[in-house]
Amino acid sequence: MRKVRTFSSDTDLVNQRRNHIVKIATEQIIKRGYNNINTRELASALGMSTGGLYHYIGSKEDILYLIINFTSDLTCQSLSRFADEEKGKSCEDKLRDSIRNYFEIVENYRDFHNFVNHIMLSLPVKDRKIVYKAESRVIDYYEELIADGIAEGVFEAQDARLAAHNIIVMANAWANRGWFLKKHYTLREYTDEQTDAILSHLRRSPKKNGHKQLQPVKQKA
Amino acid sequence: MRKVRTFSSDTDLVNQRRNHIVKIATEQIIKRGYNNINTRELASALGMSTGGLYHYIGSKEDILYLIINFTSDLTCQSLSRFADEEKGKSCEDKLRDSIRNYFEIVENYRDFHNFVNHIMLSLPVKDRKIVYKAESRVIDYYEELIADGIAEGVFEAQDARLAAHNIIVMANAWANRGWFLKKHYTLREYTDEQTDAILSHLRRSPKKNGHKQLQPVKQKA
DNA sequence: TCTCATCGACTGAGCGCTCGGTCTGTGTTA
DNA sequence: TAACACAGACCGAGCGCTCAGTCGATGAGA
Repeated sequence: MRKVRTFSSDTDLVNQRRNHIVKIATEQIIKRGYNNINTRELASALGMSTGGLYHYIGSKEDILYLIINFTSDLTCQSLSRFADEEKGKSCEDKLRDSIRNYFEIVENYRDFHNFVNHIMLSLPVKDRKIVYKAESRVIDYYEELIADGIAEGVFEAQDARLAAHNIIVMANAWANRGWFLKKHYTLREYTDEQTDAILSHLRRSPKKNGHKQLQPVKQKA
Repeated sequence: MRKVRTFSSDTDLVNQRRNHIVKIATEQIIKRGYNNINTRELASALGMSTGGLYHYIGSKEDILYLIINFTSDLTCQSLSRFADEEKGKSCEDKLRDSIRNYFEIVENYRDFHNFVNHIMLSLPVKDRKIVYKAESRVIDYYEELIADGIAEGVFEAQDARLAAHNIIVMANAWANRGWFLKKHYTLREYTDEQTDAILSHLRRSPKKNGHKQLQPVKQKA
């Protein structure tokens, strides 16, 4: 991960300042775009001068990396939290609860999720892997959970990876497509509807019966 | 829609040049980012000088609008094509075929879809509405199709809007998340799997039965 | 000859970042 | 105790560079 320069040797102060930079810069960048806000404006939004800002970072671009690091940490915390809360629950309840948790995290940290999705093209390709890696861990978590459900006979046999990926996509849609979704749904409504969609597919996948038998399946219902 | 300046009165030539600009600029901007490529590099990629480029556009930003316009036109053509092909088909077949068609369009014009999704934050808010509007039309199309299926009793009663929106989200995921999806799936596989997921939910939505009755439903299956 | 398409050197505005300077707090010495 | 030196946090004007866009020159075609 990229090393960000600071002139301060006070680690606590550096962390404190940088957390503040991450928070405010994310808001501003999401609102206006990374390239539509200059360092003077950023510094002003932070309540500092540019010199003060450069006491803690080495370049404007460093801010992007601070934010990405913060978001990756969030992802790790999410996974730890899911693992802590899943003990003693059925596969389906685990899945339902962790979907709700993840959607809430996406809502609470919407700016960071939006940020990462949109800033990706500004990064060198090798640095995009940091982001990919963090997100792949979430996909892996859900894939394993779904695969366990399939092994236990709770879910129908199907492509667990794609089902897991769809959960991430739906969560990101909430963060990215507020222009449409928030006109029509609350987070709770959206979460419930999407959880239902995911579970209805997991419980009874028509793929098992092949496409040509779709009509017979319907008659048996 | 934004008026783009040209010094030429030869409409055919302007269109020809601009289509070329749209095509090449989209590739370059997607590959490198709008703000990471300057007008000289763009002109060079186009096989022109900057002066030649500015004969057909008024500003670098105009290129964004040309591309957005092109993408909106694509969307209109997609909808016309769906409408032409749906005559005499059942709701389910219409839905299945139009999903496949839309996914193929997203694949064929992946650069434009990526472009619009990522460039949104560079636009003034009022101009984002152009993009929102084009995409809302696709959502409306699917919502109406699903609502017809519900009215005919082919699909279970549910939120047609969200189901329609999910189709768009899944198609965009193919365009935007190739880093993950293309490692595991061909377009055909992805289309079939997602169509199954969508249809399994439409045919049998557990929401109608409420969450508390999930187990009894399963036993009846 | 005139018109139009194209070129590329040039312009000036704006950018990220630096660096000389100020201010404040702390420690040392007389 | 007071004065001074020092370190570190912070400031903001200015620098060098890059950028988008211009404009006079040139060549081609009618």
